[in-house]
Amino acid sequence: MMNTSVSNPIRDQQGQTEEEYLNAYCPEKYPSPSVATDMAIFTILEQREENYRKLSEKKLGLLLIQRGVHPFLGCWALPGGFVRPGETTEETARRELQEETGLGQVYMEQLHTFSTPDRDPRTWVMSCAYMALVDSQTAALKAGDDAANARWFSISLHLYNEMKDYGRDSSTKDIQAVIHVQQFQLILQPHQQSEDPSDDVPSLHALIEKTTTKTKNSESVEYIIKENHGLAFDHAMIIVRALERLRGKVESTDLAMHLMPDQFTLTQLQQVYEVILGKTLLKPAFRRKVIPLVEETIFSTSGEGQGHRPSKLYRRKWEK
Amino acid sequence: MMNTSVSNPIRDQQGQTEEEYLNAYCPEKYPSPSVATDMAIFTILEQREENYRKLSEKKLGLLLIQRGVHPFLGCWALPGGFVRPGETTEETARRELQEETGLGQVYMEQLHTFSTPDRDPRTWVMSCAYMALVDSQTAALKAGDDAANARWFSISLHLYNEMKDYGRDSSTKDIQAVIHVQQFQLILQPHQQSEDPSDDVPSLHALIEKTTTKTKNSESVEYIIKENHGLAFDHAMIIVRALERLRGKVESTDLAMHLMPDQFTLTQLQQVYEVILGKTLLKPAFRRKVIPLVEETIFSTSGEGQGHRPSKLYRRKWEK
DNA sequence: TCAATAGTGTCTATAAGACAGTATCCC
DNA sequence: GGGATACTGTCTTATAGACACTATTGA
Repeated sequence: MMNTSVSNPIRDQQGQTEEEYLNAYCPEKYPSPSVATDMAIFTILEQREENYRKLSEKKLGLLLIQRGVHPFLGCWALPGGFVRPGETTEETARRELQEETGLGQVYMEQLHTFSTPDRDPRTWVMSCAYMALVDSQTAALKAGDDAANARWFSISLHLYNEMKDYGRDSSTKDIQAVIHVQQFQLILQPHQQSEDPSDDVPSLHALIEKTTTKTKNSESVEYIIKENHGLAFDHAMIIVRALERLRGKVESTDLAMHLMPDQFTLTQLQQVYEVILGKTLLKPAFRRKVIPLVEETIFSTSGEGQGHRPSKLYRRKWEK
Repeated sequence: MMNTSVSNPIRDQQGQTEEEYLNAYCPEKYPSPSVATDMAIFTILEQREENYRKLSEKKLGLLLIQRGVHPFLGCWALPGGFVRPGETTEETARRELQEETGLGQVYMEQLHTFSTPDRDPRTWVMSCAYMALVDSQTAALKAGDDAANARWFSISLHLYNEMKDYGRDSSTKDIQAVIHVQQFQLILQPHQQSEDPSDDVPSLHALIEKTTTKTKNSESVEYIIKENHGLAFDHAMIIVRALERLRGKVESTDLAMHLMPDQFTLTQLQQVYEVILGKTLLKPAFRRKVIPLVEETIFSTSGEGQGHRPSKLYRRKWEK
């Protein structure tokens, strides 16, 4: 990659050249952590609508896998696995994605590395977390594929409680710090993928507290899991951070395109934005904003069982 | 933290409870990487101006340390070190920051984890990189402190070459992918901290190629170091990513406040924005934008050797 | 016809860009 | 006075918000 410093002729205090040093180098066995990757894989789930006129309701979906081994046996976890020698964390993530879901070409980005020493009860394990976006068509195909215990969950995250505190200097009464505490309720509900209603997967939920502390010189954000029902490890925290990242990027980039099938209507695209951001958007403003990102096709939603005006189909535009 | 799954009574296929499993658990000695943190520590450097009327020119500064040992002996590197057992990567970063610069309370955020297996010629080392911002006053104090070979460098990053390519389907001529290649020239010049002009630290420079590939389903960004003069490891890449993050956040958050002393003029604040973004801003627009973030003090730049109208001093505002 | 979605037009309010003008200081 | 920065006013342009209106479909 960048070993442009090939055979540095300079000698160190022991009189060794770089080459001699490296040949003599014996990986000092300081204890080192295991490193894993965990993936937050999002997609858009559709909920069948009984009213033939209405559009199907959409939900933001997250893929979880039920653990069959200790620790957290029976709990649901993000797909993931250990990084192997010779691999980058990104390669690990892609390998796991492929193994768990059969998907290859999807949007992926590194999220954050979690390193609290006791986050895994077995031993010292860091997790380099990734986020991936899967388009709803592909996701539907691969949903119930192999992994008997891999399931899509619909995800919702609501502000549950909020507190703001100003730390003031005792004498001058000047504000020295701002402490902002937000509690978020995370709810994950199993997605109805079969017609079989005797599905016994329960909902998962967690309460995560996010504390933002700002002082004159520093600023820190801390996440704590206050309650956790059914999620393994610190995955509730990873999920919250993934969702925050997703929301932030959807507003400022064209990231949401990766969640769309090849062709889609502008209303579908708007639903995707709405379901991620958790709020409704105004139609004219939304269209103005996304029109530069898409191009019209010659197709429309052909009228089978629609009960309303057909909609033009668009696809992603490349030249901008 | 989150071990709310305390003594899970469920037994696995070996009939073990979680407690039994953990007691029997022997950290499988799969090979695992060493994990280090590297820090991009930014500050604002002032260049003395000979014209008594003019304001001092500002530069964006980055702290580098000259390596005294192999590998990359003599090259300049980001401050950093190995994560120790019981530490989070953030704690490692703070510890290193403290050791190298004596600074404690500064803004810090995790950047990215670099995991290319051969990025360290010694052995398998991942680096969890952090970015830190240090206000210019404090930085000035601590500049030449201990580490004989720690130096502030002024940093500049310019687009050197750019290429855009559309991958088209051979039959339909539809665009299938967009490949965007940008080459950036990174130049680091040692900051004049002593009056002694016989300083023999040379400039460092590197050429980094950033390739963004967008296809229908995926999107990836890859950085490659094409040329590298004087920087250790893959640190040129880390620096470029840190600067990109800094620029992105300066535009959308109040991050730049961490680079300011307690009291500052709006022109100084504007200079900081300009020096980070690498472009000039219009004064009225800038003031409109930052006025909500600051509050006036009763002070002004008192007139010693100014040659122009004094300026009001502001400080950071907390209530928004 | 009706209930639903599709799509457009337009008015307003706010924010961004651009530039000109006045104010104040110290040598 | 002159050369520099400090600060404000205002015109124009672009963008976001809000709402109303018309169009089209299948049952």
